[in-house]
Amino acid sequence: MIDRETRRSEVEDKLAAHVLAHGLGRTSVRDLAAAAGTSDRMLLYYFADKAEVVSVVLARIAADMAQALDAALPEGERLPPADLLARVGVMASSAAMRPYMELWSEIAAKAGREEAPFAAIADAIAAGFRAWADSRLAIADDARRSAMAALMIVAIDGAALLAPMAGGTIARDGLALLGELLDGHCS
Amino acid sequence: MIDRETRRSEVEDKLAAHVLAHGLGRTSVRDLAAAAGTSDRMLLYYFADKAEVVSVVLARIAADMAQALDAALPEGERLPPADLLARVGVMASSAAMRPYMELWSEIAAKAGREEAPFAAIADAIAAGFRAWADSRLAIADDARRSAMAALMIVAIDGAALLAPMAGGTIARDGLALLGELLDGHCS
DNA sequence: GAGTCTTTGTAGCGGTCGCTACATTTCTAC
DNA sequence: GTAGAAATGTAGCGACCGCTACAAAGACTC
Repeated sequence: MIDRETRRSEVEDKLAAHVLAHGLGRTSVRDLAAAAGTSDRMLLYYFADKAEVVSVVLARIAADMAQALDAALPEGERLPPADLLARVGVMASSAAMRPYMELWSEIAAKAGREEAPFAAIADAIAAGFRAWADSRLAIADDARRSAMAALMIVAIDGAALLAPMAGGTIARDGLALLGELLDGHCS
Repeated sequence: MIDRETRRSEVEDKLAAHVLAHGLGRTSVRDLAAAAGTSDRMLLYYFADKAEVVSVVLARIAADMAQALDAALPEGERLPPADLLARVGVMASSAAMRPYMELWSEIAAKAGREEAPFAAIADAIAAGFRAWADSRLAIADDARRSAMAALMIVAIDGAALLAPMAGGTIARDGLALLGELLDGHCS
């Protein structure tokens, strides 16, 4: 017999894939259950209520995203700002990461309206992003590195938000110019 | 007797205020009708259906936002990049404009999921933003000015998206550093 | 004032929502 | 084998959703 935790974990995988593919707009309990290959009755047997389902799934997705970041640039390796921006910019616009960035935009937008549990989740993810960028930047001065990490996140998130508009030209042009600025001797 | 167009315009004002205050999450026909001081029955008498209500209200809000931008920096006046970023950054984080930026984040996030009619609306707003920035930047070279406008929009939108997180420190720090970079001789 | 058109209230349709009561089946422990 | 626990199906609750049929009330025309 299959362990309940194992079953629940498998369900989480399918739920994460569904949420990444379809966003937060199609997350009725019945939708999620169908995506997980089970019934709404069973989904609410595995989880206490819909809020727990969503929280758990988003936490798993956030962990996946953090893992992808680490894979793209392993811990210990540090890059100058322009190089890091280029690396992360390319990655964030890749087909593999686009669903993550779109979902992140949705979560962040909902956090602005203080819809539980999105505010807390968004806070954690944003802090993780900044800490990651801080740990990958080859800048000696702590304050400068922290500020640069913030700028990286602002630029990448802005570009992600604007990626669907105008064929992505605003996002691309903006990031490209920022890369130039960072590449100059003023960075 | 009150003209139907007049009545409908008054309703639109109240609807715009409600959407700005509560976002796109509380936009059931009954919610909107209550906010407008009428009944759902009447709301769907003034408008064909809910989609038309939302489109009209968002169009009005977008027009208001464009007007606010023009008021902040009248047409004909041009600023160097660092000054424009500072001006717009302060404005976007002001109490008066925060509802607009939060709503814009919501619309942009929904546009990423291609939810009609948000994709078209977001496209128009984003293009308007970029054109506005382009027309207010004191940069001679056309390509450079266009790219700088894109960077302005990317940065401001990224900061707006991140404003609710971590007390707004990421947004503030990121914009501050970008301002420094633009203020340098590399801009 | 009769007839007509516009405006508004009442009531409800068919649908989805999150969630649950209840019964049934399937497994486990002794 | 049997008692109990765990897992799962069936059915539906009450709330909300967008929307509409129907009729009453008001306003305008002649």
